[in-house]
Amino acid sequence: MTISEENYLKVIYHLSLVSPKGVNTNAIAGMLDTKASSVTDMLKKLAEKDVVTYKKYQGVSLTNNGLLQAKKIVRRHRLWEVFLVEKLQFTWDEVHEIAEELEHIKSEKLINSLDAYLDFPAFDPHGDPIPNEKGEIKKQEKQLLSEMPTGVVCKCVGVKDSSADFLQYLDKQKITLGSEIKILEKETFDELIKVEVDAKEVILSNKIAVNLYVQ
Amino acid sequence: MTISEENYLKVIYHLSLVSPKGVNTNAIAGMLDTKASSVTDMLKKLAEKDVVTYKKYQGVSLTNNGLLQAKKIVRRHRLWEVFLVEKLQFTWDEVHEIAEELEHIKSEKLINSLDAYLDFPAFDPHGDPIPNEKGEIKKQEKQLLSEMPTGVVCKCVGVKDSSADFLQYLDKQKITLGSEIKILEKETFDELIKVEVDAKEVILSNKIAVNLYVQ
DNA sequence: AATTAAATTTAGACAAAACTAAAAATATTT
DNA sequence: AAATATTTTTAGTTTTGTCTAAATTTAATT
Ligand SMILES: [Mn+2]
Ligand SMILES: [Mn+2]
Ligand SMILES: [Mn+2]
Ligand SMILES: [Mn+2]
Repeated sequence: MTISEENYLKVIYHLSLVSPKGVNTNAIAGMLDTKASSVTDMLKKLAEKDVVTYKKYQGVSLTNNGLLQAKKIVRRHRLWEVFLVEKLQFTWDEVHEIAEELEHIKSEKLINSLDAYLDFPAFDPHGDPIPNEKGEIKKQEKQLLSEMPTGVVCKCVGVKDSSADFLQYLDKQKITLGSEIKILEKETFDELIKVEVDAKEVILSNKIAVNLYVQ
Repeated sequence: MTISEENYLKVIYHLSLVSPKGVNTNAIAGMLDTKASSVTDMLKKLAEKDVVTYKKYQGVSLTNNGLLQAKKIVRRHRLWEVFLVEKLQFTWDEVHEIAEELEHIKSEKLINSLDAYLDFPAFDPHGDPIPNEKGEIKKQEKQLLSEMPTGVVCKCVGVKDSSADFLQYLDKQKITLGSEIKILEKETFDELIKVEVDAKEVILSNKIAVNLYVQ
């Protein structure tokens, strides 16, 4: 598997979580910042290698083998993110780019040793679950902050958007994984939400609320 | 810089330590397991990028910039080797291959954080010096065991050959970095050397002696 | 149902990095 | 110094992954 092939697999995996009946060529192109024609070429190659099933004009989906491969890449990505934050003191907005490179280092022993060294973390710095060696993912029930009713107290457990911009904005609002959030008031007109984060009042826009996972 | 270009630079660097007046096309091809014609192509490209000076048929040498680049790659390689041994409990014969991949991860912050995390090691698991951020190398005086006279007591500080085969053979003989070696007898006929390693007598072949650095 | 729009695929081209085979330059022998 | 051997370079292909432009298929509108 080349780095390019791995990047395609990973993107197809992420997209298939949202649209399980088949992933569009254009969606893949968008995520990889490439052209649809390039995607078509690659899909044929991946189908040839039996990691995706591909029917012209019908989109792709991962085979069992492709799914396992993809999860292994995700596992590597997220373990490296944990390493960078826990051991090298990186912040959660700095790790993604570097993990994009590190995820392609292929050594089972390396990644399993790293896993043990980090004490078998279940989640990465953005609250995303880390697949185990067999690709199994322990999934937690979590909801978007925007879906929670007024009055409840919940805990921030993840982000949907993990762009540096969004993460830095959360830093500014003093919201981190584990923060207690009490929903004080939801404005129906402009969808602003007044919340209490760790005993301080904050106004959050809908854009924040639809990208923050709580429990 | 692509991974391929980095691999060329690193090899040219290593070869230029042995032949400072210019590195041969064939020597590079041998180290990279490629063909001389491929090397010629790449040398032109590297010259274009001003990291090597190249005159047809005259071999190459690194420019100041190329030298710095090469040292940075070597720095990354050796720091990752230290990480694998010190933190992930890899043995010294297992780290080279993985470091060959890790050395291409390009993030100044990553490598400097790693350096600090490892407590700024001066040497890698094979006794090779680790360049600092500026490419400066603190070089130690060391000699090959084969060059030492009878009677002296010296300390193993490095290996010239760092192939897994050689390293595992040293393991078998209980020779590691730091081992005390007393030269008891040198046989001129077959060049075998009788030594005492940490109070145990061992016979070493010349092939071992010319690949072991002592101090 | 016909038309228009959007998504997808094909065809043909290109750059990077490798290869083989042949030509040219340099080194080594005789 | 001439002949031979070795090293290096050139010329022409190949593979991978990308691109643009054009053709085709599917989806959405009128
Ligand atoms: Mn990430
Ligand atoms: Mn993450
Ligand atoms: Mn090494
Ligand atoms: Mn080493």
